[in-house]
Amino acid sequence: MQRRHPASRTGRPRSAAADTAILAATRQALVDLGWSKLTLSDVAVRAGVAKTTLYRRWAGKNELVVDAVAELFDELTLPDRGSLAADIEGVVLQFAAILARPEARSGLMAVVAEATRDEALRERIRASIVDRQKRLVIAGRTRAQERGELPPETDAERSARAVDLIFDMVAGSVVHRTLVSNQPADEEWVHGLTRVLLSGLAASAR
Amino acid sequence: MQRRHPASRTGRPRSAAADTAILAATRQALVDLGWSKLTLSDVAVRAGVAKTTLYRRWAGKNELVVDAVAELFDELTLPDRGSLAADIEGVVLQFAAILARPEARSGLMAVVAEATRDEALRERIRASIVDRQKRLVIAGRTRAQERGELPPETDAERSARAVDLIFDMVAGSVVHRTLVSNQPADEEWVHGLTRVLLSGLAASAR
DNA sequence: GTGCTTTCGCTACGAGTCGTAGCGTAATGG
DNA sequence: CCATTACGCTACGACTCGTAGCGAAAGCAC
Repeated sequence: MQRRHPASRTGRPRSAAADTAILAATRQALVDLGWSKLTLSDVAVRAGVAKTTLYRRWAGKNELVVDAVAELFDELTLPDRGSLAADIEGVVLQFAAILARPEARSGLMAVVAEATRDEALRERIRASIVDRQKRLVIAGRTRAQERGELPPETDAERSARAVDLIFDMVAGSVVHRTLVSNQPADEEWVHGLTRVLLSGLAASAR
Repeated sequence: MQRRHPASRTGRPRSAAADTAILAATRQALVDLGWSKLTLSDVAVRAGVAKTTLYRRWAGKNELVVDAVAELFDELTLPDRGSLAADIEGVVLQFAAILARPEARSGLMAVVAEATRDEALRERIRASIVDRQKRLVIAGRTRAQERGELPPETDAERSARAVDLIFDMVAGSVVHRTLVSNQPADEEWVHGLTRVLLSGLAASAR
């Protein structure tokens, strides 16, 4: 994740257990304290490691929280529910469930906010979270094309733009609903979202 | 905004010029320092007031930044471009222009992040920013109904849900595009968004 | 004008956090 | 057994926080 010596063969190896303990402790600290009151000293105590160990592995609070939050989104999968609409609803509901957890809510937004002034952090977020989950959109489109629900893609660039738009619309709507409007992304709401999105995409494709 | 004595007629009045200077200094500090490195001492120096004056008027960093950012969104207007699609594109482009400014980017997201652990702050954001701009969606719908582009609303509750959904989709998509995906919400992208949104809403209304 | 009230600028303070340096110890590989 | 790297621990100066206390300034009522 942030290996400084990719091929350091000698010396005492870094404890892998410490990594997982630190990331878990970071998430728990986000729940208990929130972003602004989270201190690396506190995380170190929770994880049962020395504070200096944290600074040896991560450059600072931003990088640590990105890694801690990124793990949360790895549990997303694309269920096969038989139709494109049902598949999308399934993914969106999973996404909403993750965003309902406090460690994701405060952590994700805070890191995005910091990233506005930190190009390296932006890149880290894009690589660790955004691009990693865009796979779901691509897989969903491919499956829908196999089913005949969507026409096969002709123009690669045009297709990439569509994937980006869908991703921003889905993720953005859910995030805004849960974090800004502060209302639950429940089944009814998700159903309305997917209906508008799908009929809009179908109509717009013509 | 945060009047403690709504009818205090006696004594020295608070300087209104200080308010505007402080909020402007806060936005500039967001540009120069970002959220996490912004200190109230620094804002006080920039605004040319004493640090204690800041603490007399705002409870803390969160509340101050909410007020400073909320002012940014007051410049949004609903242009009359002749059609619903064109009107929406106009508003979205304005919204994107605001989000392109660094003081809005880092400030807004950071405050949202903090709000996940602070009910009072959530309420303040909802009142100062979200509800205040939802007027644009309502006005746009009313105008479209007068034009005959949308059917007149029959069910009030159903209509409110539609407004909420539209607002989350528009604001969320633009925010996600600019802040998370980190790509410009330019005319081409906004055009694609409104096309999907409008045809989706039209199809979904039936 | 004379008071009364509230805000203002300034200074100082204890408490808490930051990130780093130094040192002895632990765990690997050659 | 030896070189090398990671680890836990302690201590440190620098910085920020939010508050308290003070005299001066700016209004209103009379």
